Amino acid sequence: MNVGEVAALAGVTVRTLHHYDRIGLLQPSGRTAAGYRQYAPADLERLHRVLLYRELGFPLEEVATLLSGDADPAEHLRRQHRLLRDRLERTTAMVAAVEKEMEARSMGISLTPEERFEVFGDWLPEEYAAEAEEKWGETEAWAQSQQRTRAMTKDDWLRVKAEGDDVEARFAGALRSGVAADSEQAMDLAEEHRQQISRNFYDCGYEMHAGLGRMYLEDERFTAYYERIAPGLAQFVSAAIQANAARHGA
Amino acid sequence: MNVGEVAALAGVTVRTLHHYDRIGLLQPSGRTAAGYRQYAPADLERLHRVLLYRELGFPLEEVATLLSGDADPAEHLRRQHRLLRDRLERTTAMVAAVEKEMEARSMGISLTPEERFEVFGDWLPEEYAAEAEEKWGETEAWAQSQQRTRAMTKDDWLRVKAEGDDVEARFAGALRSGVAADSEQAMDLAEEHRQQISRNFYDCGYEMHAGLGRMYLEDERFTAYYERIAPGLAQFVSAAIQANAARHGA
DNA sequence: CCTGGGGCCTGACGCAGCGTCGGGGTCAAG
DNA sequence: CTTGACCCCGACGCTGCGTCAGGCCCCAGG
Repeated sequence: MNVGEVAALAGVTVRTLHHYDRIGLLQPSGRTAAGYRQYAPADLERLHRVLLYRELGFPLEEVATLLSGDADPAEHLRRQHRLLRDRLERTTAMVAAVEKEMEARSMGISLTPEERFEVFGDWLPEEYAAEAEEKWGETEAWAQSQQRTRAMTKDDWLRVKAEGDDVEARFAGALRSGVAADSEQAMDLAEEHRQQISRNFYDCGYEMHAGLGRMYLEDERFTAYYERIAPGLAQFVSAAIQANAARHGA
Repeated sequence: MNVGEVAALAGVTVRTLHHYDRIGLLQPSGRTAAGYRQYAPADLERLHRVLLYRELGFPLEEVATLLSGDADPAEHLRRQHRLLRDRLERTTAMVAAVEKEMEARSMGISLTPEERFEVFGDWLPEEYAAEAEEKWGETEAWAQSQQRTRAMTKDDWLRVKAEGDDVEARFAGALRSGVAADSEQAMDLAEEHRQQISRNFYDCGYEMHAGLGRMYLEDERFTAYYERIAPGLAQFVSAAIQANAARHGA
């Protein structure tokens, strides 16, 4: 098949296919003598995946890496299925939010800004969610986390968030008061942190917790998160987690 | 509230707010003496709408016109609700498509490219759908059309599409054979076209049909659609529709 | 009082993902 | 052999921000 046909079939423009060719995302497996692009069935299959991932909001570069992985087709289908269901959920939540506001209006109540932005705020932007999905999607922990948070009501969620804030605040307090990161007090906080995660999200053993702690320093977004609470907090929390893991023999 | 707070609340960056200010999409209702942006509650409300429409895929410029309309808040909520439900449907369809493919795989069957791209192909790009929504969303005809197409199975849809293709092909044939646009034959085709619409989408009277015919010439996308089938077809169909409407006294 | 670090300001440039010409070959039907 | 549809490639344009850079503002702590 040549570009025009493929474009019509897939519902994209010829220019788009040219673009995908140029950036190497989808190169036709052949060319005619005259230089016409020739797309084979396998190319169509790839295009199909590209379009699905694109629709889900992945930047093209990531789509490329997603496809470059040696993953088999079934693997892609499973992933796409997960991502689509996440999106479904998210959209459902937005519908619910709008309905809530409609109801509030009809009853003459008006929501606070916080309530209104709820659905935007406490939601990881789709890209980040996708990245997390990509990184952890296959793990047991992720599945557990998805399942549990799905079941949470808003109140649950607020409670969980409050719990988290509390421990973070106490970590910050410890840091400020000059306690060492490998002190008993700090380690106890780390332990509490670990148990919180286990209770609210997924079974988090010492080793896993230690890995998480490392990530707090390696992923600058986590670092930034803690640094905003108090300077040096990322280091402190991470160190406390390592110490706690060590004392429990991990 | 100042930018940083608003940004944190709404889950966007400060830069985004600057941008919206610059392009006039969302200008803070005040500034401090030092030039700091000050956002009032009403600004937050507007931002909320902006973000929802943006999420739904509208370009910012259209978001601006959507918001510039004197429409009351309830009106926005209804519209957002409709758009979100459309998206929900679309996502559901995609989930179904992926599930279908998973099943096919597990049974060792493989789908044709057409089947695979179905969900992309016969779907008006979200932007266009949104535009149509914008233009016709309040009309009875649109509501009917939405309702009926929603209820259609895939086979229904293919049948409807085949019907349409058939009439179009016969229009093209008539044009090719030199029949006049106001001839009986052409008018009969137009009548068939009208009845098809009435049967499959919405009650389409002569006047409405005439309006539709005019749009075939005014909206270049419709023009392009017919011109692709046969050069001059847009004119021909439009004229035949006018003639048919006239003979029925519209 | 003054000083430092965070937040705010305004340009200005960069980048993804195409849309949209423009100039020029190619292919099949008549 | 022509004509109209289709293909090629290159280049510029546009949206919606991200990301510095240079400089002012604000207030808490010394």
